[in-house]
Amino acid sequence: MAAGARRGSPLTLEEIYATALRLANEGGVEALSMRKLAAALDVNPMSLYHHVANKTALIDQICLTMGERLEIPVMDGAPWPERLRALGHAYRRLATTYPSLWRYVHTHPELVAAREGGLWDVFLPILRAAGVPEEELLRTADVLHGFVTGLIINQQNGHVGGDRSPEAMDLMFEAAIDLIVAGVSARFSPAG
Amino acid sequence: MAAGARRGSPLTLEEIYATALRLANEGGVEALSMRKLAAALDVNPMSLYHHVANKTALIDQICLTMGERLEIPVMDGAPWPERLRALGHAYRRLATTYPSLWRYVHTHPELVAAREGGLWDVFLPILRAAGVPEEELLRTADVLHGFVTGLIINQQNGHVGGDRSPEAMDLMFEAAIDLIVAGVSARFSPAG
DNA sequence: ACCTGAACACCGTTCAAGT
DNA sequence: ACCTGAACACCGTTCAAGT
Repeated sequence: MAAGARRGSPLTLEEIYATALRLANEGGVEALSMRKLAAALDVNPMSLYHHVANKTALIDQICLTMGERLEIPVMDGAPWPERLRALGHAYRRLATTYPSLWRYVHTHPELVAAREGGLWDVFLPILRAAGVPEEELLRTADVLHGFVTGLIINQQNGHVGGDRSPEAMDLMFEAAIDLIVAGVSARFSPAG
Repeated sequence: MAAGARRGSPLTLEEIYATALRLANEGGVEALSMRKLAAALDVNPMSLYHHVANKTALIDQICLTMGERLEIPVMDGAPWPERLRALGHAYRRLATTYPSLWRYVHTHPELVAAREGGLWDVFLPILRAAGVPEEELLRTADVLHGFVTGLIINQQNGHVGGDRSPEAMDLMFEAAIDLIVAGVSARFSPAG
């Protein structure tokens, strides 16, 4: 083992991030440790520190790459309620694909990874189409983002009074978007 | 030091919980350790295990006692939007009083402490008064609870696009409740 | 350049032993 | 009954030393 106990190739950043993301998703972010990650990579724990500053920097990074995997639907022609609904579902899909990491991002201060890739570029135009005036746009977006985030977190945690079946969760999410659409309509586009 | 290094009185559960709650609130739940708690109580770390099963049981307990400190306003005569608004503010007040612990409760699975003392006993009648039909009552309550929870979490984490001043946060919260009231009205009591 | 072993300062928890 | 010291199996991270 001249150049170390590893199979052959030198450790790469991509390899580290990919494995860390996988481990964090499987066992939970809290259970991810530098030593376990090193073991999974078949490498001395200290080797990691040659590629990554520390554990939090590593977690920041995998949160970022997760955020970039938000798949935003393009529905330029459709009316705003349909576009809003589709965006909500895309958002929820990301959360259910990476439950632990997603929760981590949304419950830790200042993880700017929360700026999910391009989310706002799609979100704000939808709200404009709904008649939200420019001076209330950002605030309304923050409010609705908070609404959906909280609903998903509560669903993930089982903080739910009624039925906890997947079907009930789906119904709940639909009811939530219905309520949001109704609220936005009533407040900002009473005509439509 | 015959009976230990402590001042005099034997360790009590109340003392343990009170100190743990204080430490968790000051330094964050994540930073609370059995050893630090013991140091704050001027006691050997192992003594704690004579009163508490383990760390998670202790945290469960202090979450419970926090939940009981929700101060629900009594406004039986008032119209439902006012009552809903007051309940929202009471809920938010608890969250800002115990930010770290509150976030911990609302981001960890199955911490039934989320059943904040008597919240639902007040919440459900308000929704009934708003015209929510019985078969949608629990689901609607869950949805709105999620909405407010998510908004508070995002505010606490600075996951907010616009201004982050306390005044802006207050405005945001008001806007959120306005939207909720508008949504509930439009969906369930179109007449009122 | 890249990797590593030993070491440091922390954890939660068990257990046998003390008073 | 209540407390404790030593020990175990973990952490993240530093640093001097190896190839």
